[in-house]
Amino acid sequence: MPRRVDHQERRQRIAGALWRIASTRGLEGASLRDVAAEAGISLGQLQHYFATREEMLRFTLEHFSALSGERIRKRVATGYPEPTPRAVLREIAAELLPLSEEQRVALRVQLGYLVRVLHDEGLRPQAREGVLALRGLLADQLRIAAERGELTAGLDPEREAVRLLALTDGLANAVLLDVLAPGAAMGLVDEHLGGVFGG
Amino acid sequence: MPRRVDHQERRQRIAGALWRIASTRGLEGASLRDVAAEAGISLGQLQHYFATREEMLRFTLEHFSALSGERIRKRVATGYPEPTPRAVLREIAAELLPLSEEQRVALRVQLGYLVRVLHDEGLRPQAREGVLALRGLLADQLRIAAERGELTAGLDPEREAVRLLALTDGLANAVLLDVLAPGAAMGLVDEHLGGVFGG
DNA sequence: GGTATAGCAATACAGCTGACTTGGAAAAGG
DNA sequence: CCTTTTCCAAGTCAGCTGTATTGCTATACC
Repeated sequence: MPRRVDHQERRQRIAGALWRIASTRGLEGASLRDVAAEAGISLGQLQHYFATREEMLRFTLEHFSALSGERIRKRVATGYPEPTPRAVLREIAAELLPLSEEQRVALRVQLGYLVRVLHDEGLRPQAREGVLALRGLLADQLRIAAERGELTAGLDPEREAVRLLALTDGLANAVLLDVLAPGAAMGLVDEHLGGVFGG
Repeated sequence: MPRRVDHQERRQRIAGALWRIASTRGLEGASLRDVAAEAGISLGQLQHYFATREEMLRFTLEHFSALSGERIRKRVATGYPEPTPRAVLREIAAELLPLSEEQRVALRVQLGYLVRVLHDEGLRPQAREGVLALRGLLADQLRIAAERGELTAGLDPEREAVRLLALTDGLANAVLLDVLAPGAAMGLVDEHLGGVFGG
């Protein structure tokens, strides 16, 4: 047996290269040769780790969406002062908005991914599950708030989860398009939360 | 001089073909030959009307965004029973959500366009203007409502315009992804408007 | 009625794409 | 030592891409 290489690590390195290219030229604009060059490897080596372009795209998207989910869960779990439902929801929204350059890049790529999903039936289930999981996370917090009586009367946690997620999503798009400042987006989230929590 | 053809009409016909392809395979996935075939013309003829692919894309997007704007303005202007600000805002939101198959197609393509805009600096100004115009339309109605005292106390028309537009945008994405029923999206808009208008 | 020219069909072309094939280097196990 | 298998570099290939070129046809005008 010859030397064994950490496949997972190599794949992640390639995924990073693809991510960097996709952030400027878009997912579809990244050819195998481009990615290989960006990763500093040969086309042959890239193909050794990803037999097909589709496989490379799929792995990369799964990798980064897993990273994103992990970051969110970490934000929720980590002990910050007073992990109230409202504070948790604020943290999640902050994670979903393009407040930093890194988030901006990620959102730009993810938007390209969304388009891809809309045109490709096969990718839809995974994307749907991701959204539904996130929505569930928000709904959990809202339900806790409702039990504590912190929620504005008459609001349904499940519906408010959908509304907050949609709002954040829309605000993110606006910030990406430079028609809304990142700070203003966060301000609107806060104002929205103010209305949801016993305004 | 040989016979003269209505260039504008031919271009619009081609734009329609591109739109149909883009709705299933995405904007980038539509080659000149595909579009020509869909339009029932030769590649040569298509090139006679659009010297370059970029020109074709630009025309098509401008054409359909103009159509969309026209539809919205018509909805606002047309006399429906009691054109209150709230009713007008509801109509605009209904126009922006994927409630019909035609709207679904348009939104899918427009989302691809958004991604394209994010990766191409040159296209950004036009897209920004479109969003800002729409936001202005919403803000106008909210300002009228505020003058009438119909707005919930403490809400700023300009900020609420941003919030409503972002919410609609996010809801549209959710519906496209099949994680939200069209009717539920419209229901959430109504609930949202209920909170904005003197809840 | 000749002629200039818009309209268009057909083809050519260079470049890039993803996928495949071939061959060799290197190292772990027998 | 020697085989086996992984790793990977290089080249090849067919297919598609947008664009450019060429030339024919039909028609409106002088």
